[in-house]
Amino acid sequence: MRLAELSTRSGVSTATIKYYLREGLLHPGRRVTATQAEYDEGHLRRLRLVRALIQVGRIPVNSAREVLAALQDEGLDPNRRLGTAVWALPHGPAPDEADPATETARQTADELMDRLGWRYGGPSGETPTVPAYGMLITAIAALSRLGYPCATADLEPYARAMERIAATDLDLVERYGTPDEQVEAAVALTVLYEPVLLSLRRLAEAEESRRRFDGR
Amino acid sequence: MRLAELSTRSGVSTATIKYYLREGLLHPGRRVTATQAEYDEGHLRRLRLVRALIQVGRIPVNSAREVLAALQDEGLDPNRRLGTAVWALPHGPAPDEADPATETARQTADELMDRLGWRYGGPSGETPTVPAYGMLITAIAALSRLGYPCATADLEPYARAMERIAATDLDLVERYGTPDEQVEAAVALTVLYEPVLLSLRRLAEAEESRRRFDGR
DNA sequence: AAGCATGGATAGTGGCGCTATCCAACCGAG
DNA sequence: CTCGGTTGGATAGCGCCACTATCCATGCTT
Repeated sequence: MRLAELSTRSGVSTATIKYYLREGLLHPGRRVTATQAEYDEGHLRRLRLVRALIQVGRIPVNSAREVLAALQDEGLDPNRRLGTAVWALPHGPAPDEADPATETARQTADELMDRLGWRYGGPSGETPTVPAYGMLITAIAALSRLGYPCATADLEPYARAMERIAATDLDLVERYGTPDEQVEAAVALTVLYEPVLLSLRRLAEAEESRRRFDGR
Repeated sequence: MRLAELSTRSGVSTATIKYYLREGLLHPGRRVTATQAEYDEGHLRRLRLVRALIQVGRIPVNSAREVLAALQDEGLDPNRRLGTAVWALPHGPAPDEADPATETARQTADELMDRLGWRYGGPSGETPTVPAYGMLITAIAALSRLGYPCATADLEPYARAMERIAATDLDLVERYGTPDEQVEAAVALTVLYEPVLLSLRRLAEAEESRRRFDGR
């Protein structure tokens, strides 16, 4: 398959494909002459993944490159690959340590982690802190700066719901046989289900609000 | 309060505040002389909301202006204000109707809406379709284009979890007494809980994955 | 009266995700 | 074998966005 065919079959312009090649999001094709290369189904699949990450998952090109690099780093075992890939996903600005709201947000988050028995956040010793923990602190601090309550008890129902969702996520991932497929599926499903979740939440809010206020 | 104080108390540079004033995200201060204006606590609070929407919620400035305009449109009743504000939130690219995956995605989504008894998506007659429905279609289509399963049955657990979350959201909103406060709270909580949810999901995934694969 | 701060206007910056143009090499129809 | 059209590679440019820097007349402060 040549560039033009890759372009028509993926719906991505040749200029953009060249850009992705330059940026290392897509492997160069198999060189067949000095000025021509051959692409295969793997390139097509990869291109679709890139588009999905960038357009649906809104992941910056630089992060996408790191995520994809981790996904296929043959030197790492699958667990590390997944960890590296998820680590490379964008996770917003780091908490502003100068802001006192950050400190109380951290306490709230730690208490929540403790109550749930989660071990990837907070200061609880041997397990590493993942970037999502920083995201959580930043978001809680922003809420409390605005005067919205965000106590541990307020967050717990959300965390419980996410526990169920994470279990569903992993059930989906386990459908895949090989570790390679599982790692790619884990990343793709983590990223691509985010808009699904957010849109379902907005639909559910509209529905719940209709139910509660329909009479009025 | 003058510009400089508004700046120090909010942590936003005077240049950026002027930019927000220009863009209509912040009302002009009360003019006190030809070249000086006075700002109050309302400006400070509004400025914090703007920063939260833009930095935490990652909402583009243009959308934020529309959202804020809807929030304080005195000509509308609170329900309409909320609807307009949520409508103005960014909701990604519209589904690509040229893509056959969009058609099957729509069927899946409609079946889901039907099974859940939700009435703001799909073709089900009198209720309007909300933008979140388009977000959902786009995301499902992207997943299936990548070969990831996204049947109604796969989505249902996510939708059920979001039903619970929406109920929790509305419980939080109902803590506020006046309709004005409720409308602002609804928008702020919808937007600012998104990073909370996403980071909790990633933490829950890490935790669940540790539980499942710790032995290995 | 001196000197710095204020608010308003305007132009500029840096990053990002492409996109347009050019070019030599190449392929395939006639 | 020629010649129009295509290919991959390099480079520069574009449009958008969220600021940011500079300038200026005014005016408050001391």
